[in-house]
Amino acid sequence: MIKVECDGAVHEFPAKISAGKVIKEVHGKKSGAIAASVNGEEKDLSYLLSQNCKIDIIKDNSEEGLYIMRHSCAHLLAQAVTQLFPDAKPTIGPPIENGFYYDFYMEPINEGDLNKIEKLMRKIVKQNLPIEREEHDNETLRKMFSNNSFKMEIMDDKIGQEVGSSVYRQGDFVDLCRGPHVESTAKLKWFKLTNTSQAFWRADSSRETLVRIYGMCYSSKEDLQARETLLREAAKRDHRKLGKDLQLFHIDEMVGQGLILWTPRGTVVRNELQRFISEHLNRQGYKQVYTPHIGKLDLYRTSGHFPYYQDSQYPPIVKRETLQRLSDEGCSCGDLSNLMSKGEIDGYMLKPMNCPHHLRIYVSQPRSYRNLPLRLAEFGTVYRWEQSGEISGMTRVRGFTQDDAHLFVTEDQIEPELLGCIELVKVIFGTLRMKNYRVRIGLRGSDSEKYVGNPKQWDKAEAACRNAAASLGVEFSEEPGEAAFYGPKIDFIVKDVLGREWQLGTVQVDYNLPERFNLTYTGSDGEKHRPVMIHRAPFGSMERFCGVLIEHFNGMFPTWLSPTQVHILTISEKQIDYANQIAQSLSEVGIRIEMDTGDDTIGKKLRTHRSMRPAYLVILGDDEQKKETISFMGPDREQVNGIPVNDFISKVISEIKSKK
RNA sequence: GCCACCGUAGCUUAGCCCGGUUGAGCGGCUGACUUGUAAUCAGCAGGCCGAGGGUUCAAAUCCCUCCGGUGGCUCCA
Repeated sequence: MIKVECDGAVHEFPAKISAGKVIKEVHGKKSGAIAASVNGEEKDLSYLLSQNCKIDIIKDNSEEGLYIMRHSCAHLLAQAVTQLFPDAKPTIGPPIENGFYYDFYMEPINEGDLNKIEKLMRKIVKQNLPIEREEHDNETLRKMFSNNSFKMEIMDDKIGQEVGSSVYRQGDFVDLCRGPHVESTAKLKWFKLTNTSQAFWRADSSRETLVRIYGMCYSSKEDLQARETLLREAAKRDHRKLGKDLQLFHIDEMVGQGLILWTPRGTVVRNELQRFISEHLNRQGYKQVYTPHIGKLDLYRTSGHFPYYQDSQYPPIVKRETLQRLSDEGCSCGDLSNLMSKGEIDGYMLKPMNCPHHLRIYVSQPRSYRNLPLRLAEFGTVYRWEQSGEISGMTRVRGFTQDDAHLFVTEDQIEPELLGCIELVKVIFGTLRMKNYRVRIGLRGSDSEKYVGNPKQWDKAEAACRNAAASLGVEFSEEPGEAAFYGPKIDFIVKDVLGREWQLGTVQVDYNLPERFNLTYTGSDGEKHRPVMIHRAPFGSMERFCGVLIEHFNGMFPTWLSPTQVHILTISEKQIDYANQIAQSLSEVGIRIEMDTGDDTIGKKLRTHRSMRPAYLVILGDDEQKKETISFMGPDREQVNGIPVNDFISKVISEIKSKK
């Protein structure tokens, strides 16, 4: 007999009883157990207990339980795939948030195949195949998987780490796996294959390309349906769809991939955001500057951006004379391309960053410690050659405007200036009601050669980042290896409704560029000193930020940001004069309006104008005209009748001022 | 850049498998109606079916290349 503690009570059982049986005895058949935690270790329900222990149930709807179920679902997928495509070699198939994936070495498949696979998976579920664990020594395992080089590679890596390894068998499918798994294929019901894609073995693009199949999996029909509903809702608030419907921006194939055309309504939103941040810049002592969109290659050679990052830059603009001279010298296209990639050619480049221009503003005058910190700010547009497959809507683009600034500071000023930067980000996120974000401090990794600057400076700067974040009371994570090569950074990462993360604001310390551009200031000691530079962009880019913002507000912007704040609708043509009069009163005080005095019914007008999601809809009929009032629907779309125009105006104005 | 899928009017889409001069709804314009809360009625205009090439007597439809988009992978100073 052994003593088993389960659910706070100690029970006695004969030895070699399975974990599942114990749970069944203690909790009954409907325990919802999918696996067991034995002395804190996750085990199959079939795991045999040989000595005294403590058991906890792992329920099918718990986080651990879902992961186990999803992992089993990945095996189910692999079983179906290998049955349909005998040449397919399973590689790895982990559980992930909401589901699982499995990577196979096989010929590419299409959507039709996906349906076939899913059908077969459901058939296997009906067969109720037991999923059984087997333990083997390394030699046996190697024999079992000798025809799968990927599994062999996994085993090679694990040699010495694990004594003996396990496989899981269901029907005639066997997979190398540490488990645990659900008891039988019948436990897997609420899943759905979602998409396929290509992946690389070990995420290395020089290795084998694999076919990845994604699926989602839940413990109940309701959860699966809820996820499907969420995905549908998210599709509705997708900024690419809303951007089109609400006429905020346009991407035109004739202009180019990843290049945003801000249409009038979108431009209003962007201008309001820029005005908002400009106010704070002035308050914090920034100086605004303008710099051109291009610069000589020499500028970027000095900064180090060229030729090092040329793969992600638009190619240089080469001067006509240079081309002519090279041609006269007998230079071929191949030679030219070679010269370009080595950077041995003169020309201009679209700027990939604003900092080089700002650095040249710094050196345009002698600087003393009395001038520092010098804070140069610019809504600067930069161009980067993102990979074509990466470009998407407003969030991944090839031309974007950073709300950029560079702070030139002394070593001692790093921390207070970082604080100011984070403060700004906090104000912005607070004003825009973005609560779902995290702060990441990127620190040096272990490969010290990658980083410039001396270790003492780094220590100091890293401490400054930590202190700045901490003193603002924001929660943050420290992630070694996430620093830029030139200094530590603080990133602000926003999570959207689908759980996708977007890096928006960023604050970075830089020791590299002041060195490269030989920046100096005269200290109180009369000696030359090297300033430190801080890059910061609280929005990140206007494009990405607006894209995220559109989805965040579901297109229903707060009044101050609303492209058109008040839409005025008349009941009939009798109110046209009155409507004009109201429109003028609103426009005079700077409220953005749109009027509809057309001959549609009021029902139709409301339908049309609601779809544009203005903050306010004003309705004018005979009643309102007679009493010199208006009726309106606010953001909540509750109607309020008979309000004097001036009362309405003060309400809207105060809302705009307070940015509510 | 890579893999899979997609591209028909401003928008949403039928037709594509199985080749035989694109059909609709919304929107636009014109007219009638003058309206009190999520689509008033009628008429008209709008498409070399993403571009180029090929197969064919004949291509939106089949094949190839390119461009653009979507989902992932890889990348993101």
